[in-house]
Amino acid sequence: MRARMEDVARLAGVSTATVSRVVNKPECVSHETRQRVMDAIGQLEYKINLAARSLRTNQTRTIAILIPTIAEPVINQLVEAVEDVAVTENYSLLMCSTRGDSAREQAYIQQISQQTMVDGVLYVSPRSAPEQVLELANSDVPLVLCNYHVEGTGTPCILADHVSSIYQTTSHLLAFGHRRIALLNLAALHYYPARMRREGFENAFAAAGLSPDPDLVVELREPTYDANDWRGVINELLDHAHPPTAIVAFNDKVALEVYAVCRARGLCIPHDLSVTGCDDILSARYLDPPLTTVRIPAYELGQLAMQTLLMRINQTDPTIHKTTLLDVELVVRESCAPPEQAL
Amino acid sequence: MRARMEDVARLAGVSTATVSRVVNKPECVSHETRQRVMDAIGQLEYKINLAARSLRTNQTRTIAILIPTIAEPVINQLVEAVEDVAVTENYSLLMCSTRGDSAREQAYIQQISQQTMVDGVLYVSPRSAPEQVLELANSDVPLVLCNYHVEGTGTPCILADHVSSIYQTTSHLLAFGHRRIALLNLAALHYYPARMRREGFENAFAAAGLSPDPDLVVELREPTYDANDWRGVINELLDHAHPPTAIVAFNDKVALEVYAVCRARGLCIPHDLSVTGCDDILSARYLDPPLTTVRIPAYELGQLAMQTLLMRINQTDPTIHKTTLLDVELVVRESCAPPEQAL
DNA sequence: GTGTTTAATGTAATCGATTACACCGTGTAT
DNA sequence: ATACACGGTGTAATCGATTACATTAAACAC
Repeated sequence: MRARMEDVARLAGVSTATVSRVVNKPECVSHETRQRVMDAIGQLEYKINLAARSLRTNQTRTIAILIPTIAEPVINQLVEAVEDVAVTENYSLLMCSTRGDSAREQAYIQQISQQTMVDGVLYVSPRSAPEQVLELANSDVPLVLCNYHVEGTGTPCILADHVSSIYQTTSHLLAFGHRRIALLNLAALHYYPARMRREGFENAFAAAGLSPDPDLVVELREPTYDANDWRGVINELLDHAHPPTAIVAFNDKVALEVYAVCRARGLCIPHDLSVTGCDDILSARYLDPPLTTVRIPAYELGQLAMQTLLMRINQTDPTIHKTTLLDVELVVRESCAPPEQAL
Repeated sequence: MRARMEDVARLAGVSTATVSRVVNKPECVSHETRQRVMDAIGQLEYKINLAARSLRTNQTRTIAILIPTIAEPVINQLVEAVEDVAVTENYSLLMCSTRGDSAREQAYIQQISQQTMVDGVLYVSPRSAPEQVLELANSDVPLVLCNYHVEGTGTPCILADHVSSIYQTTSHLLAFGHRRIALLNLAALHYYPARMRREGFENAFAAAGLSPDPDLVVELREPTYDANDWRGVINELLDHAHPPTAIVAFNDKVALEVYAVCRARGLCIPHDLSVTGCDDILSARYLDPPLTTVRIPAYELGQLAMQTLLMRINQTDPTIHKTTLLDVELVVRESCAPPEQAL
């Protein structure tokens, strides 16, 4: 029923080759012929069949972005950047978000690596086990990793400097004179940035010639994304016989919960407790007091990742195997102050 | 280089038809043959070519979701719902976000309607002119609209009750005794929910036998999404000779700015000024005081929209032309109080 | 034994574009 | 006048699956 290229060709009195050329490289067709073909296309409401084209050209002009969720501000900025680049390069974006469901993550990986579906994959913040990430890396689909690092395979990794982020917030608190600083590192332990953040925390202490109290480093064997659980953990921390004077939250969402708990307990930030976050989400600046946190260059991360992926796909530059680390920036607001001696 | 179905067939000693059946309806193939074929598939690392399949079957098993941005909590919940349904139904999701760029919105519409690319489209919160929406509605791609309403075309529309949302917040304030209530309706005027929200505002007054002061209804001819502009508008409103005692913000983001302005001016919410929002974004409950707002059933909206679209695609039910309106729910927190007589 | 049903498999046409190669006519160089 | 280049166009093979229809063998009824 739908018009095919052949129908257009017949109506315009040319061959399908010419119609194809009008669509793909109009400059190779004489002006008048082009006009006739365009008219025919309009008249027949011709739609090009991308499946047929893909079959012939062996490229889909589609890339998949595999992410844990789109509900995180950092991630959706990153996705926006990726899409911006994709649009200018005439690529489409297939959304694959796993929502913390590792079976689904696995299913997406299978699908991508066992079907000719996309020209490349951007794998952001893998939550699944390293073997699964490797499965994708070893398939023949061009891959770029974001927020994750693997050695050995030639897979490019684009990372924000997660060590530095927590290093900076921790140093900021140390500079205020805090010594009993807690780290709330509530993500999965095998999650790459979680390890990096812990490293940043310890490095900051080491740089000051100190070391953190292990009692105050909270890491969950079984990670949870339920705010109620988080609140439980925070309350426990503050019930400690010798409670912290400052809390380094591993991201702003957790910091939000710290604020909520403090309000409930009648604690005043930063007077009774200093708090830092990470990510600089929208609400960070609207909190009372505004939250000191770290800006992640999410947009730049996405841009760079997508550009790198395109280079891999087009094999423009075979030297792009290296890891890229992007700087993060401490955003000082009003949630930190010197420790209260009284406490 | 890559193995084709024919290669698998040869290795397994069967015809391509059988291989295809193993892939698509394994139950129609005898146990032993199936095993042989599966082994061959594994051995050759055979990947099915989706383009070839699509060409033959005339379906892509992909749907496009056209949205203004993914950075809005309501929208990303909706997208998540859509993806959840898509995954269970074996569809892929093509992300088309326009980021307020109407040229890009137009380009996406063109692309979708002039190429055989997707089996259907979910068009969420169109920002573009009605004619452009109609262009898509009149193309032969199955379409479902979200957060928008058109008459006449057989296009299903799935909507949250935007009239009711602002009706409820306004009534809530009226019940507290407020009379000088401002409406901050800062979206584009041709944007459907904007019209509905204004209607809700006026209906609430009418139901109380009152009418709003037109001076206090702020609508922008040229909409802006810049928080600084918003702050200017809010300040202007509070500088009014006879300022409002309450502000109905058209969404929580604007309410956030109202909070910021109040803090800057030393006004205390809700003592000096009552505020309501809309959307119930994450930070609403973390504000001080927690914001009274309206919960939009974003997840349900997305689910229903996707289900409806699938029914259209499969033509399961030709009676799904009707508009569906989903209820919204007032979430009372602590940002409203009776008006101060002193002000 | 004959006819009929059923399960399992094979044959081959088909989906709709792309593109290497061939071809033609005109203009330009020698 | 001959050769050559070049822009514009056509011919036809090809990409890799799906599936209607045909075929075969086995099972079963009578």
